Amino acid sequence: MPSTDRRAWQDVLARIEGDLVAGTIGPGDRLPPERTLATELGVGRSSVREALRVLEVLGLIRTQTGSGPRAGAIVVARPSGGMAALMRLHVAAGGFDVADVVATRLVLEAAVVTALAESRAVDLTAPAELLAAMDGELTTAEFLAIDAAFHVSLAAASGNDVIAAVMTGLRSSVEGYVLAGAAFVPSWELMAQRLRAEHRGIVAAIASHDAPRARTLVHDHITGYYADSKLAPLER
Amino acid sequence: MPSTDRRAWQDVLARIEGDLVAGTIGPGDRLPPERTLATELGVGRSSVREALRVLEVLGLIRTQTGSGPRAGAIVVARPSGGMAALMRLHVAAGGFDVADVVATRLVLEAAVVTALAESRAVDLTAPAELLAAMDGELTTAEFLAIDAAFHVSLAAASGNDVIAAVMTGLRSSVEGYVLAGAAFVPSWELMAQRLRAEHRGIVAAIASHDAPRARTLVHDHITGYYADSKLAPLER
DNA sequence: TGTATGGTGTGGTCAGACCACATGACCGAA
DNA sequence: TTCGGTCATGTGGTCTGACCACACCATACA
Repeated sequence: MPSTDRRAWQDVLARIEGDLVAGTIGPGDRLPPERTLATELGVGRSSVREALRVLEVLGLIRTQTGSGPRAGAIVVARPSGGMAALMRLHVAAGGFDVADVVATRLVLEAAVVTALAESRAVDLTAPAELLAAMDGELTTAEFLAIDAAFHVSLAAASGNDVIAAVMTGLRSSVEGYVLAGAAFVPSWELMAQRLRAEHRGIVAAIASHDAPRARTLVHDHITGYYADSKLAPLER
Repeated sequence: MPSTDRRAWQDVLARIEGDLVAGTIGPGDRLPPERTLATELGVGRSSVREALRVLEVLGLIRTQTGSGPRAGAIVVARPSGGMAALMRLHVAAGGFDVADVVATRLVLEAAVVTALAESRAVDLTAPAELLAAMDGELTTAEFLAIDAAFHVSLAAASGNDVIAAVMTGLRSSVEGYVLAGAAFVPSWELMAQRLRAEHRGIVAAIASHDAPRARTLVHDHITGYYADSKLAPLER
């Protein structure tokens, strides 16, 4: 008999979290079928499904219809999606201020480039590829999407998955505002050119292990765009 | 007719997110009853419930049984709970490394005390009260809970809700490890005394607007505890 | 040997039913 | 009039049962 005071779906969540902590299940493993979990825990299948839905949005599992080894609920542990959903909704609801999001990005991004510049040998292949991709002919939305991926790839290169996930969430949460802000830029072509040059400057500073310079560049890069796209003057 | 390719609960989520972005609903407002949403969107009530469950875990809404103005699903926009659940589960699943969590904490915490020390006038009432509360006779778990609250209160005092929420999540995600690590400390009474003194030192450095000193102290404070509680030597 | 074909197990969804609970209106007694 | 109890109502919480779509896999057949 599960607990009586907690709600049924929380029992399911607790059970799965317990299995994760105990190591009984981990990334790549399949969760028991919904019907099995329901009977095992003495709850209805709908309650199981509510818990699985939560895990899916948090990026913990992925579900797949059909049968066979690839079907069912599989633990994937991809935090970025959950972080993005969480932050996007809280910005939408007004619980998060866009200015705070940008401020947090500044802090994390500065820490990332500092770590990269001070590290002996880092793999900047992914950021370099994204830089190259940004040279092509792109719409504003496409350009900004690769831009976001570039910054996330820097965080990923630093080896800190937590910062990378948070960065993904931060960027995704203000994606709409960033895109809308692009309309305020007098000449997008010029702006894109400037952003490309700034990106290259940041990568160069990292490669030459000049941490202070990398910090300055990344700071100016971010504040510069937000200022020009009229996103800075928000409340607060 | 909602979309056909998306899953039903995603339609519900999209509808509510749209209302949030449009400003139709905001913190304090009530969502339509589940049955109403179901018929309006042409989905079953269970699909609506799956979406609401997600929003609840993310800290966007709170649900209440009964009738009257306080019943139903109410937008609350409290990101901390969602952040805590997200990070806790991802640490449990192995997607987040404890070392990365600690590293991220170091970055954010340093940024927080820097901002506080450089700010003209900050309200440190809440941190001070928690400091006082930490002087009482407490179990290890109680002490650590107030300790966590102290650090979050610093972030809150800096005025950045995003950092405060992330900090809550980071701390909560390793709560179990921190508590387990306390067992490795030779004399907890001594450790508690040291932590108290370090906290007071950090607050003093902030009050005297000595940002570099505050940074150093907070860095040593965190790394010191993790080293002594044998949490530092993890994989990576 | 290769190819249909159908069984089977899985998630996705819905409809309906019932419960617990908080509110508020109504009604009756003091 | 006022106070107190009682009941209708509306809400979320849960379960059951049913059906569909889909992917796999074993079997039978050509």
